[in-house]
Amino acid sequence: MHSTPTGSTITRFAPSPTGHLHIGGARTALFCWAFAARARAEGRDGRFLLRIEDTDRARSSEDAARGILEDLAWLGINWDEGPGFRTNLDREGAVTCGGDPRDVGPFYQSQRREIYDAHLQTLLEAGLAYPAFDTPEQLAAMRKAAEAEKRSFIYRRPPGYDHAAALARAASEPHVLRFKMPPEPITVRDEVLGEVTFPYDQIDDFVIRKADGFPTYHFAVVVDDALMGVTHVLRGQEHLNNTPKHVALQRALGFDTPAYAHMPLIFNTDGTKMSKRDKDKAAKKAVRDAKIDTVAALIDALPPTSRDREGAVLRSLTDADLIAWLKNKQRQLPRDQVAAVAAALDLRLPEIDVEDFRASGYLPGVIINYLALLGWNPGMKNEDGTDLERFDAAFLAEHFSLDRIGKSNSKFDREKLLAFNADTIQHGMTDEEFATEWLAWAERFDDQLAAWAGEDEARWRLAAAAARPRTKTLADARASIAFALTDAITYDPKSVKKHLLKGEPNGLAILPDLRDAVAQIEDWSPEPIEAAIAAFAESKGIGMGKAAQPLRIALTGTAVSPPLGISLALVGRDTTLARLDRCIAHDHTTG
RNA sequence: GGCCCCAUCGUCUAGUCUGGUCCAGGACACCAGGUUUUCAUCCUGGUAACGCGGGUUCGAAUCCCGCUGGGGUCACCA
Repeated sequence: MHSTPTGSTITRFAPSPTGHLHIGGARTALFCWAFAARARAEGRDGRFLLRIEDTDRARSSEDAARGILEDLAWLGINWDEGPGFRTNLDREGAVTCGGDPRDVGPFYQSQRREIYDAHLQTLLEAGLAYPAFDTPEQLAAMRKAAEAEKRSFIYRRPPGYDHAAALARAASEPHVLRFKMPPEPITVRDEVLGEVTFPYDQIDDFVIRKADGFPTYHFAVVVDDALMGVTHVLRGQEHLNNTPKHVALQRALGFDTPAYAHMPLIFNTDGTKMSKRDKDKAAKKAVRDAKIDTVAALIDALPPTSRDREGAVLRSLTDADLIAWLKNKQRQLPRDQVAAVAAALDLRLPEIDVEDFRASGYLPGVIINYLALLGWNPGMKNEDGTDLERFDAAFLAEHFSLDRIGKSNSKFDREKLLAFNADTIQHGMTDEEFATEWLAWAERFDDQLAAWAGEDEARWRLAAAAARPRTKTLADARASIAFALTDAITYDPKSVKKHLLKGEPNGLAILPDLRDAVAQIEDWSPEPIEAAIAAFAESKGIGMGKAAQPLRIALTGTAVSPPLGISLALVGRDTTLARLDRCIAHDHTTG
């Protein structure tokens, strides 16, 4: 309201810092960002601002707020105004978010109490708000009575209410402030849903200031949006029923009503809400299905690579804890323990928060893309006639519009997200880009891998080139090059039987000559290695597979690996020859 | 339960405002072939939807009504 250019488009995302950023919240933030960005792309003033709604003192935390800022920044959803934040991604192009060019802050509601109090005072003096002294118990009783009569509970100022007396009493007694709802229906104009009218008898005299002196959400949001010059409120449909309250408040305070756009909600594929508890539920079900009921059994089930870290987490759990958790549906385990349980059972937990998707190895650009498609659609075609659905943030900034937001709720399909992620990794980036992304991921989520990457840069590039074509997420990339991470190769019996012991001549018989051929290779890099193996097969008059598979088993222990040229290059000459020697000498008949 | 919102393949959706070009198109998933030294990729083909019932109209996925179904919301949480 200070130096806001007229004709501005100002949107905001206003999370409550009570936990990580939920994927649904990320979609809301994305749409708000995109709408402002579109205005800017058209040469108008567009701003996306971030405000932290921390009026619930018990549940809010500064840690959570920071985490949300970081998640948003990671996704590339940068805010123009709001808490300051610098993305210190080691890569080029560090971005600074936030700031307060129009002087409309602070952006933490807990720091805006005088502002709310001033507006509260206006309302009080105008008789549009009034103190109420009902205790929680009394309110509960009133609700119960209403329920018994099968009508919904609507709080109204009692008849004969003495405003002056109440004000006097409020000076010394704990109380809340309620808004005197005007006796008329309220029609909300929504950009997505159209006009929606709410009858007066459905909206009660809601609380606008809590007994602790903090404003409620309804009051703070209305005051802040108005004072911060917000022109468009984009939020989830769960807020539609709140909107008439906000409109009434705006009228009482003399504020303009912003444009509203309520967007459809996102659910799990089974129709349930996407909730943090889903992870706990999934872990619990897996433990039950595996019929495990001791911590020791869980630790035993841990793969060697996670023995240390996850093992330690699990040891902090007692059998009694475990059984209590298993028996009680309501009971939840701490986040890290759930993760450790999942590791033990090789279970992929459902991702809920942005941080989960990040840990699972999804690319921010892909998440943005997929999220945008949930409830919005560009309605455009590709040149080949298929629907356009792969795009980036820049595209959104250019084409996003409220009129293409859908009305119906959608289900979050991780399969499609995964397909998008795999497609981007495999076809939408170079080996170099992948090497960089993968390393950044490892540094945050896989210490061992990051350390290995740091040992040899050239080797890391080879690893990236080997893994990329068969990678769906940054987290699963490791599996395709696992044979290079360790010398502890175990031979897969089925593969050995099929490719080493069967056939005329059998693979094992071919290996010694192949070993010699490999030893002759001068330039130890993918193409020459590949060529040498092909030449060897030809000289022996055997098919490529006849030579390739035995070699693959000698190198990796299995019949599956990246193309041999790159696999051998990755492992290195010495190790390759050592593994060949070991395979040749190994007694495969006993395993 | 009151109020409010919504309704196209299993899922995300195009098409609905401006009825006919839609015996409904795309994507993911799935199924069947093919390419490939393994895996992955890639290519080709296929299965699959307008919730139901009434209207209006020459004609309805598209407009209207009802039903059914799904969702949201009814806090001193946001």
